[in-house]
Amino acid sequence: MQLPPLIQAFVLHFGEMGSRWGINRTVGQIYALLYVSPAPLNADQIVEALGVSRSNVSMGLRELQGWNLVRAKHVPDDRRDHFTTPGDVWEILRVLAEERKKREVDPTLSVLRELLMQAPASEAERHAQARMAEMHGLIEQLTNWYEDVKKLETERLAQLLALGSRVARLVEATEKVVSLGRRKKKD
Amino acid sequence: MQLPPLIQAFVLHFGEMGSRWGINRTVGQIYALLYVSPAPLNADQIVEALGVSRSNVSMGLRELQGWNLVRAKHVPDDRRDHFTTPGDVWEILRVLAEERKKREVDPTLSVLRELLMQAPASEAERHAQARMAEMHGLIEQLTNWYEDVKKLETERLAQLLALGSRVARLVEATEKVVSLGRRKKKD
DNA sequence: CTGCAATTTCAGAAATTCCTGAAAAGTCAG
DNA sequence: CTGACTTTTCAGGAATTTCTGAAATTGCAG
Repeated sequence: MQLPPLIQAFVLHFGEMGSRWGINRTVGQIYALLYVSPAPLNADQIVEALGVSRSNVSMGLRELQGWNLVRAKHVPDDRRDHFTTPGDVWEILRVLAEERKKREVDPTLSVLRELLMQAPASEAERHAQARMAEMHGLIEQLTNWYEDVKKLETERLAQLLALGSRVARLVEATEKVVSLGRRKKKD
Repeated sequence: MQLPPLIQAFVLHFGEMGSRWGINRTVGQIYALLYVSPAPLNADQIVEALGVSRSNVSMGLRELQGWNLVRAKHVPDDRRDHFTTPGDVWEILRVLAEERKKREVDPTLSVLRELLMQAPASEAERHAQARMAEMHGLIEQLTNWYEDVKKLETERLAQLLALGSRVARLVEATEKVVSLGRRKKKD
């Protein structure tokens, strides 16, 4: 791997992080490399940059495309495929959230739902179901929130982020106004 | 593993999910088992329930305690340690968020900051730094939001979740009121 | 078609991670 | 202290994952 030191450090870090959560080192490195690359790269350029085998790069690119984190792009007058990452970091965040939900959250929700349908055959199972119901409820609240919030345009989402917990005060204040309003009407 | 089928299915699912993100099968299973258990379990009970070695359970419990996902509890008249998970699912969510941030986000932020300090030695490095800056900015916005929001009590947090994207409308409305207010004052 | 360049597949080698049993270390009642 | 009970450590075997090179497949220009 003979990359500029700055880029090399970035790529290596992503390799390590990758293996910390489920995805393998090479895949992390390919992603990092494409992320900082000013132009789409073809597979051989990646092989060269990372010093891994051609077939490994092929598999890694496949996986990244499956995650929608990398796209193939055709360069005129070149038969080889070239690859990029989406440019906008907010877009990347959305894709990541969506894919992780699909792979991690949805299957869990569906297992929980299925187990909650069954009739418990003992006190132990009854208690376990109650706990599963709690977990199911929390996950459902979170995913509902996510499904709702992901519709917002980036602009507005960023605004909300910037507000942080001050949103809570705002909501509180509004509630007061509303409830005062109600009280007035009732009086 | 001779567990009631409902509990067994739950435990097995968590074993699988565990290996999907970084943590190994046994650790996932131990966690799931403790999560649905009505009372704290000692190590031998876990061995029995999961059919893995005593030492494996010991290592798994250690890891889970490192994640603050499992606590040792002393039962009177019993020398053996007994283990539980925190009961409140919101509490569990907070712990998980905190630990994942510590292990995944913070190290990445610190690498990015370090790389952004360096003077780029080429056009490629300059471009790479610009991309890293974008990533850094996004992660910082998200963590600031998180640091802020995590201070809220569970009650209030749940309220916000329930509002979902309607919060955006609320914010928008408030902004209008405020800007109208300002205009009035200026007039 | 044909031939060549590019890509993918896949069997097995290499690397890594996980798990176990045996031994060591820790803990506490008597 | 001692001895029984409990937990932890850790070397190395088992299982899994990752990676590679060779072969197969695909795609396309001529």
